Amino acid sequence: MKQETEEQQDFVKDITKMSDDFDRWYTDVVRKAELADWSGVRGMMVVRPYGWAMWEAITRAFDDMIKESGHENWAFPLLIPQSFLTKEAEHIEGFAPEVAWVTRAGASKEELEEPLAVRPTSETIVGSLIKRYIHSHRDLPKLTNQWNSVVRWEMRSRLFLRSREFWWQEGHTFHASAKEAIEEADLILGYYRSIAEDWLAVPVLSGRKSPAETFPGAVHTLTVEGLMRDGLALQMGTSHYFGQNFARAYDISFSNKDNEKEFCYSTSWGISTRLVGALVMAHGDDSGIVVPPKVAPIQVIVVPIFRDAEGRTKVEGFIDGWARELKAAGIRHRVDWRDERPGDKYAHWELKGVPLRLNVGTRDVDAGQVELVDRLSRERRPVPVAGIAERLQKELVTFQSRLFERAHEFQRQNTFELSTLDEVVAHFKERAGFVWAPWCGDAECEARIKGEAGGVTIRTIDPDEKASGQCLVCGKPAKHRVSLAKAY
RNA sequence: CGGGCGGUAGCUUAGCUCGGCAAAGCGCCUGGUUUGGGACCAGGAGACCGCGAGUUCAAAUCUCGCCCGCCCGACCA
Repeated sequence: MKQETEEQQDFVKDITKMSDDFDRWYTDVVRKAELADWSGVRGMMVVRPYGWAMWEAITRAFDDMIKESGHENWAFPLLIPQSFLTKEAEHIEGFAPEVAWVTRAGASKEELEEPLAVRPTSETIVGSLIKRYIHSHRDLPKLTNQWNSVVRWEMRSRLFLRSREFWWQEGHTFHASAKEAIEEADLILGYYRSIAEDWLAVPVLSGRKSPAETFPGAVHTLTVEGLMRDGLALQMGTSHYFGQNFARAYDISFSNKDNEKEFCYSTSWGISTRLVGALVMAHGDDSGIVVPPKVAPIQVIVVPIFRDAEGRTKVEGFIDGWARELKAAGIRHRVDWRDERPGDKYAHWELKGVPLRLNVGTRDVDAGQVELVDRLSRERRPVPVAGIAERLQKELVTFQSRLFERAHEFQRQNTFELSTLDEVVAHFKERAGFVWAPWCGDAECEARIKGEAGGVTIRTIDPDEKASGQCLVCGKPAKHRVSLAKAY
């Protein structure tokens, strides 16, 4: 292990070591791997093509999932009249501190009659507008989604994880019964778990949030929480059940089968570009990032190796012979013909986290093979070119599951079971990770955890609700088993 | 938003204390030699020293304001 670290150190230039300073490491790799940058406007980021391509892969996967279950994409306005925003008291109270306002417009910068909020989330505008389209139980459910960006005036920002503008999808659905809306929120949470685990190879804890952590205006909030390599938790997606709270505030009603007016039951849910940050922090190492094959813009990088023009022609002809097979097989690959030395290219593509690399030199041509190197083990394995596309497809599948397994093992090794607040406080002084503990359900006890354990919060309530023992704070009988962590 | 630190070439920084021709490494361009784990030689381009004001014969350097970033805190679902 130590040896490996020293070896890696030799490979790396320009990025802070993860073990030296995780935060700097993160910023370094996000910028050096060309994922994103700050823009010069406070808290606003520019997402570069390599980072955006990962987000696009996520959007395609999720869009397919929701279309399959009958959801439709809409586009609602960016600006929300103040009067729309303020109807649901709890909701506006929760978001008021981070809303940006448009108060002037036009050539003369005239003051607007009514200030317009730049959407921090769209429950209020969707609610205000959707009622036009809902009259009867036959119009339900109304399953809407939109892909957009929102603005939240954050005081402290971090690339991908917390920026003043971020890109996401926000789903808003309206149902004729509580049961159906609750099922909808559960369904989406399952999709989010799949995006995190099956696509990003990040194992997650999922479950309800405590009341203190529940979305403003929601009856309950569901979450998926991943563990980053510094031991901090990251919320990777949330799905909210609103009951009739929003429908009542925005008068979203329908005539039921008995011709009685009834308020809708609604949900909302979102995942964002934060997920790109999640995969960086969950899989990266001192050499750079590691991109899960399923979302990798480049899955296989080919590095040709030759000495002279003759060698180049030979290698090029050889690669042309099977590169089309990769394309036909849908493998996202690229041949790096840049005029650099092989070692430089190895380091470059490792920094960018490309899962598989093929080294192809003249002696490989003679042997009818390539040298396969994966980003996790760095072992070199000769692979015959006959049947190479199939072989690489299998390797990508294996890589994806190895990456998940590695993250899962990390999660296991950083998950603990404790029973008292003293233990929890002591634990988080020394290390991080997830800690399971029994909790009585009292908000006062929850606040004491946060206060005394240095910002540790309840991340999830165990969905199995297998509570036993006494509350870690007050000692009363526990109602819930909860996961605790420091979080981003 | 409070406290602390910083901003000099694409990147990382030196120079600032004590005002006096703006430097280095990496990267970039050209040519040559190279090429199986971050090459070497030679030449070259690239900076209103974050922005604005002030002090001064003279400001990267001193003073003030603003902008941007980093760390800590509050906030953040």
